[in-house]
Amino acid sequence: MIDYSNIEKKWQDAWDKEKAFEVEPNDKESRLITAAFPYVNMPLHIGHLRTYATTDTYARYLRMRGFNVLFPMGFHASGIPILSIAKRIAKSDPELIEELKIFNIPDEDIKKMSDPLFIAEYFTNEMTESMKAAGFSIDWRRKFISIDPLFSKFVEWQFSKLKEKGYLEKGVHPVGWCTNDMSAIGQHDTLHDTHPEIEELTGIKFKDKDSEIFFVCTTYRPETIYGVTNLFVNKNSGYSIVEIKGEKFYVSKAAAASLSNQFELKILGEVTADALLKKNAINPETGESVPVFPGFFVKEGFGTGIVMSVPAHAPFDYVALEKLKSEGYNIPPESYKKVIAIPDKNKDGQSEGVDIPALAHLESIMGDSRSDYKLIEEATKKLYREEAHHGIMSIGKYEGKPESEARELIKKDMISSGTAISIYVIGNAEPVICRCGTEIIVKKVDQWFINYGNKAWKDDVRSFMSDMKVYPPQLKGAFNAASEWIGLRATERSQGLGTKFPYEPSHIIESLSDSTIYPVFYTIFPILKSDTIKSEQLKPEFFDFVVLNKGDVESISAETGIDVSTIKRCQESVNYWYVNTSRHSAPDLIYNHYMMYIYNHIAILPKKMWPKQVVVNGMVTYEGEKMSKSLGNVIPLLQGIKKYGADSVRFIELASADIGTDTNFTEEGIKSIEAKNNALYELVSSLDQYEAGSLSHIDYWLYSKLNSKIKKATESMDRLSFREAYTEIYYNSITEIKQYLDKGGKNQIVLKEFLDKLALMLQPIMPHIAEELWHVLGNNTFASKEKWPEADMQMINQEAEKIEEIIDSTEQDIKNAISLTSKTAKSETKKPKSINIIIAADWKAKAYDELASTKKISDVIDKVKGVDKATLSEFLSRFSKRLNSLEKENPVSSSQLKEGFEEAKEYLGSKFGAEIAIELEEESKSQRAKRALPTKPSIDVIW
RNA sequence: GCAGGGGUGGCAGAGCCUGGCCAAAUGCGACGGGCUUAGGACCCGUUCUCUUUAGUGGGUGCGAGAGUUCAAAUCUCUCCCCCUGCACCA
Repeated sequence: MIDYSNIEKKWQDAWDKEKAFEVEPNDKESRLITAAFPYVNMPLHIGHLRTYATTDTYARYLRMRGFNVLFPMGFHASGIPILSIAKRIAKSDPELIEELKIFNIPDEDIKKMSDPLFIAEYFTNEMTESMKAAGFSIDWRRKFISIDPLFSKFVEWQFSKLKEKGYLEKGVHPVGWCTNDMSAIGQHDTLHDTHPEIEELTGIKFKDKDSEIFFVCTTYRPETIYGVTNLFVNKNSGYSIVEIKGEKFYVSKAAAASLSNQFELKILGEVTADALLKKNAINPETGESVPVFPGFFVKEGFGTGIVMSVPAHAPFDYVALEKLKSEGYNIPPESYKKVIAIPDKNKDGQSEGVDIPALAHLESIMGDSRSDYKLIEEATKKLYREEAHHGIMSIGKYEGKPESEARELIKKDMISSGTAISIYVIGNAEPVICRCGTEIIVKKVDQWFINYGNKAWKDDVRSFMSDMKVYPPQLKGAFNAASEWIGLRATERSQGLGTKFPYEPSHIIESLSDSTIYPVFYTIFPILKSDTIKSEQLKPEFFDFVVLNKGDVESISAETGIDVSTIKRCQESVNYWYVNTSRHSAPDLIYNHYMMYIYNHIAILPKKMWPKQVVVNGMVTYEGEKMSKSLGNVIPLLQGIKKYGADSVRFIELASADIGTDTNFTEEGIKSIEAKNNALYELVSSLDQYEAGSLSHIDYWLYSKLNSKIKKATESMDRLSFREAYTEIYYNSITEIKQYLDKGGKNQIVLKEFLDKLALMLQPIMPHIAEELWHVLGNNTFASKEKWPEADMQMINQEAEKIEEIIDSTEQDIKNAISLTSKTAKSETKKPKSINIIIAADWKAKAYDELASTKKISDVIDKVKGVDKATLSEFLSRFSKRLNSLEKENPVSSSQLKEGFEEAKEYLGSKFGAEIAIELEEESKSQRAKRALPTKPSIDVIW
């Protein structure tokens, strides 16, 4: 049995002592392998391990392939969440404390977490310890935290470059806002971490027929303007008259308050709903005059508290009008104008024949009843979806266009002509509440953006994208799509940890924006630290020289007070490391971090430093379920490693699924790996019971397997297909060793070579056990620093493998034959006396291959010599039915095959408890002899 | 809605790019057997369906439908369904 925790500790200490993974530039080719650094507000769990272990395994592999590999790690503390946790701890938030306790954080540490810097430090240490326990080959001298003052200087430099290029812009943008805290809020600031969804609506201006005041109707579907029959207001609400940019509007009182956060708005006076209900309004698109009615469903706080009524296409409007009709309102049915048609597509959906789609949907969902609000909502959703998908405008200037297109066009037209305005609302079904208890509204705020939509920048990225390798390759599409899609990105925050925003020093830089080209910093950080450089010395000229090779080192040295030699060492380090990079993360970063990573590299760094490769690994589920705090199935990484062993956890997460798909972490999987490792360990420890000797057929077979395995595995590793590689290296090897031993293999030299190479190839993924096996095998170097085995193509022996394959399938056939014959055989022992294996004559192989290529029996009959034509044609006719599907077999000669079977005789004999005889077809007296095929010997079971 | 990914056997999950060796790897489950006092672990076999009964057979089949092809899980088109992301949140 392997004592996992003991050997893990042993090898981690040994690597540490030898500084095995601390690297400096040398004459080898460099590889800089980085993973997106973790955010230090919660401990790592076993799900996080996937990304970092993928990175480590890849780094360990490349190291073995002879590259000088740097795997650094830093920690991310910038931004709001840590601050938010500190605030909540200060208030003793029970929900949060509960969460922290899942991770076994001691009470006295939780108490100290009202200090955000303590949180950052605490989890930085916790994560470092976890990563060490996982056996990562990280150069820890390079560890830094994103709020380090030295790093801030680097970020400031980065922003000065963006500014120079004109990529920083100022503008207004809608954000979720708390009027009590007077600050922008995000998900972590809200009750139950609800994400406030901001939606853009169109507010269409309908002029009051008798005054210069406009009704502003908020709508998701401005294109239905052609079907408006009336407006709806809430008769129980109060309304205000407000002034925006010199125009006067009616909006509900509640709306007036929240809209003041989106517009410069003056409240001029009040007006009752009753007064509005007496009015008529002019449709700005059609010029029609329409009445104002009370609508039971109108929410005063949503949008403007006024909506337009399109009964043909809006179930709520239809129901409201029906209701009013029954109360005596005069509503002429011909006014229900259909403006969107669904072309008849010969399917059971609605056809052009339906006059009032809203009614049709109401009826199909709720029959004649109209009382259930939820069902009307459902009808609405269904109708909207259907029309958005298939609807065609049947009226207006965009007649004939799909509804979805017409919507955008009409909206744009109306806004530019001044007949509509954009209004933002919180789109969540339930109100979103700030942790302080106030309902969140939308505010338009003035702020700085990075404009990733900049045409020239995007063009550069676009033409670069195909140069960058993406693993798994099916994500290439997502990367391309994301790079097209990304546009304006707000880049400063009013609160949080991190670097001050240089152009608005009361704000800080948004936390993803400060971590884009940061892997560069790993290459210089230990030099800055060991030479005790102060942050104020890190002026922009320093980075210009070190990263961009610009400027004069003497004057920079004079300017900054940093030694020339230090500056030069930094520059050399950047130039050496930052050319071959591989970046790793989980898929949630594609649309944000990865895009910012790529764009910022291209904007700031010279072409040779642009990303070479990105790798995205899938997530981890636990026993088939998504890991989540609410399910209580989150296993902290340290605890998981202690319980299951670092190597087993690494292996199961990396090797049991393809890189891009989710892996399922199961205890059973862990157990099966442990069992296999134990078996391997026992075999390795008992190697001295075997002896060296001359090579037999089975030895050649094992050599052949080993070398073709190395070849296949190397190709898979190069593609980061760890599952494929380790199925070959691990699972298949174990089976092959078993087969080898079962079939009488016992050559110590062959076994040792196989196991040596197996141990080395296991090193990237299970480094501790690999080291252990490697040493027990008698080696005294670090497996971690050894060379990856190379395939000896000479040893790949197709014939040896083919013979073994034939023996295996013959074993199957014998089983079948025995079970079939046992029914008729008169045998008390249930075991046959003997089994004759009859190997096909060589001419059959020739004839078969000939047939497989020509597919014509008559041609083959003339070509094959050494057998009479009758026998030949009888043989060939067996394939007549499936001529087209015949494939060449590359069979081995009958004498070789016979030799192979002779060697396996003992094995087969013991398997079936019968005498085994091997005969050549020519020599056999058996009636069944002629049935033998080149790759399928005939079997004669004798009872 | 937009964008990206996907739909394969009882389940999970490969295969699809590069069509044929695919009734479809592997794992789990189920069934039968071995080992065992028993349970677990482990080992062997079966696990779409029909047929044959001394092994190399036939049918159906990879979301639905159509197409290309001598040949389609794999290529093309249409449709249906599922998952993920959509901005101030790391």
